[in-house]
Parts: sequence; structure tokens; C-alpha cells
Amino acid sequence: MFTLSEENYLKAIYHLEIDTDKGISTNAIAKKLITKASSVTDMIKKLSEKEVVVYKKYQGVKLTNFGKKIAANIVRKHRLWEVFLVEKLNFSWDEVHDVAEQLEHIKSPKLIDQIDTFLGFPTHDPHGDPIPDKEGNINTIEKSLLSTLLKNESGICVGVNDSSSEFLKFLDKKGIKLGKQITVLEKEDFDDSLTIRIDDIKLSISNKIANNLYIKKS
Amino acid sequence: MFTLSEENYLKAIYHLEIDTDKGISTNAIAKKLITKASSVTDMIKKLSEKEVVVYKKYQGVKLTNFGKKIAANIVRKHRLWEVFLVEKLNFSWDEVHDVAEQLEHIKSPKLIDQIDTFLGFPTHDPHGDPIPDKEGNINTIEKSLLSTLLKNESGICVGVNDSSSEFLKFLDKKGIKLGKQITVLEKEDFDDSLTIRIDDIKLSISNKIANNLYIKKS
DNA sequence: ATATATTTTTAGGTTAGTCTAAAAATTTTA
DNA sequence: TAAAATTTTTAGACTAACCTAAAAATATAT
Repeated sequence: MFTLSEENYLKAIYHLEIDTDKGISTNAIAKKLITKASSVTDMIKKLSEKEVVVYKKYQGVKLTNFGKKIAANIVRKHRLWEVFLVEKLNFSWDEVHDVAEQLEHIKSPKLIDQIDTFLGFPTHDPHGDPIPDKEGNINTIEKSLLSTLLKNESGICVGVNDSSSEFLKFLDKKGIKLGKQITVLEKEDFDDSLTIRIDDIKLSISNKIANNLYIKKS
Repeated sequence: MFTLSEENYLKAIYHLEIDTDKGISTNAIAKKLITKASSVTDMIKKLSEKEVVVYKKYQGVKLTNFGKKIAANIVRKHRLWEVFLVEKLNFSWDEVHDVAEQLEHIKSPKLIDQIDTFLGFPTHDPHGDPIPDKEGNINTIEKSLLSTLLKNESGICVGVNDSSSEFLKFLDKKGIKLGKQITVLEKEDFDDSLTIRIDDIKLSISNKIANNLYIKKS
């Protein structure tokens, strides 16, 4: 069994490993968890003894298969709870993160199975992130950052990169939601801003926004 | 804000205060929480500084009004989650306790409000215990232990005293549920066992069982 | 009322998880 | 490739929540 703190470390390493297959550095983990590198070193030793990570001094860590499974299960719980909050309890997509951070640590296999059933076995959370299955497998779909689309390309909005409350509220204000069709009408070389069409409305969005929206090209 | 451990102490004291208006002894708390008296003394000092209990050495503790409100809120969350598990997620009444012990510590006022709404503002949990309102008030109904009923008296089963999984499973096996009409047909002086009628079936039950079932007399 | 038993508190220690500061190793730069 | 910068680890300390053992206070029994 893993403590709350151990679970948070596993989850952090899991997320960091998505971008790379190299060892995850002590500093990267410290930054993600807003803690000190020395604390990370301590915890890594503990996780290494529990055989959820492989660790050699000064070389970062990698999750073992066992560690990956534990981590994916926490992510699974997090994302299922997010769906539950939005679908059943009228939370908006910018309100769910902090509560799901707590709920993901509840230990009850039956509970999460029943939540999954109750929700009809969802495959993605409210931000478009895939929900791992019980074995920890995820179903990744082909998606591109909106900023990488060329003029006249279009697709469906399928996810966000930044899921901070501020960014999500901004999207709400602009009428940008998952499932919407988006077409790139113009790209400005000057500041990399875009003009897009969504619901037959023209919208000008900055590069920062375009760098945080995922599109499934059509 | 209170730690998980502090919340568990507050809840324990809250439950112990139901039976008495005297100070709750260190030993009673230790027994309830399966810990040592010395640990209880330590924690009591901390709770006393946080002004949720009144404490004088060697005289036990009492919750302050503030402490009562905090404790009642935890109990409220526990019982609402139990209803949710039974009503929405197909848990049986003997499976909910351990999960609710975890869920009761989730901190999100919106979450518990929405759960309450989603469930249609239930007043009692699956074991017949009343759910405190947001201010911590509980609606106590007139109820008697089945063991105190006289021959030929009858009433509705409205609660259990012991909510251990073993006892609840035993009740399931005998067909005893909340809401059932129960009539006392015989009382044996010899061992204080009872013969009762439930669903037009005659049942013989021991004093131990009768001491753990609450009846609303009719 | 005094001796005995019980309860409660104190004193001092442990573990998990964090921290700061300094030492050691690695990486970058010139 | 040697010096400088950065990263990582180690050493030592802190807090929360627990523990054991002993001392102190209270309650019980003769």
C-alpha cells in the first residue's frame, strides 16, 4: 500500500514520463510537486526500495512496470472522478481539479468500478485526457496543437494542454469547447496569432492560446 | 483547517458525547480510536488550543460549539456518502462504512452540497442514523430498542445500534430491514430472547440482536 | 482513612515527510 | 580540458502523530 505522498510522487513521475523516455530528474519532480530537491531524493530512495521506480544516483528515475500500473490507476481515478463531477454533480470543467486531487486517493476498488459503470465507461475526462483502463493502458488518439495547423486546415477540438482554471474560463468566455469544429482562416507571422472560425464566428486568438488547444485534424 | 487525525478525534468525541453530558475521558477516546491514552492527551492539548474542545487536566474533554459544528459536518458527510453508495452505486449497507470513513474527509463544500441535492436531501443514512444539516442540527426521532418492547407491542424498524458488517449481514439473512413492521409475540424470561413477527413470519431472536435494533413504536 | 487500583499525564523516543545548508557529482562554458 | 555553473545528494534539524515507561493524580475498596 502507498501513502498519499508516495502516490503523489508516482503520479508526478508518470506525467513527466509522457514527454520523454529518459530518466526523470530530481529537479523536475521537485518543480512539479513544489517541493525541494532534497525531499525528492529522500522519497525516491523509498520508492526505489518499494520497487516502483528504478533509481541510480545522479541519473534520475524511471517507473517500473509495477510503478506505472500504480500511477495509471491513480490517474484513472482522478479522471473518472472528474467526469463524475461534471456529468452528475454540475461542476464546470474549471472546478474539478482540486477535488479530484483528493478523491483520487480514496482506496476502494469497488467504488471506482461502480463509478465507471455509473458513468457508462467514459474514455476521456472533461479536458479531453484519456482515462486509463484497469490495466493502465491508454487509448491515445492522433491530435495536434492548434498552433501547428496550417492556414485552411481544420479539425475538432479534442483537448487542452493547460487545464488551469484561468485558461478554461477564458475558453468558456470565447465559446471554445471540446467537440467544436475549428478552422484556421489566417496565421500572422508577426506574433503567431491565428484567426479561426468556430460556430461560423471569426475569432482572433493568440499563440499562447493556440499552444494549449489540441485538435484532431479532419 | 483540521488534519485527518484531528477530524477523527473530533468525530470520536462527538459520538461519545451522545450518551452523556459529562466530560469524555481520555481512556474512552483511546478505546474508540484504538490508540493509547498518552496519544489522546497529546492530541487533546492541540484541539484545546484550536478551541474545538474544553479541557482541564484529569477531567476529560467537551466539544465547544465550534467543535460540535466541525464534528457534525464530518458526520454529515459520512452519512451522505453512505446514502450515495447505497442508492447510486449498488453498495449494500454492510459495505459502506470503510469507504465513507475515507470520503468524509474530502474537503469541498460544493461537492457535499451537490451530493445532497443529487440524493434529494435525505434525512437518514442506510442504517437509520440521522444526517445533520449544514448547521449541525439533527432531527432525532422517538425510537426504542427492540429489547425494551413489551409482549404484543409493535412498531417499525428504524435503525441499528451495531452497524458492523457481521451484524448487518445477519439481519439480511433473517430478512430484517429498515421500514419493516415488527411485532413482539413472546418474551422469554429465561434468556431474554424474543419471538417476533415480521412479514407474517415468526422469528426467534436473541437478546443480543434485540439490543441492537431500534423500533419506532406504533 | 488509608492502602490499592486505575486513570491520566509527562518524559523521552520513533517514523514519515519535510526543510536548510553544505558537500559531491555532473554538465556547461570558455 | 579546466574552470564555472548547475544539479544532486548528504547531513542534520523540525513537526505531526504516534509509542513505551514511569510519575502523578484520582477513584475505589477495605
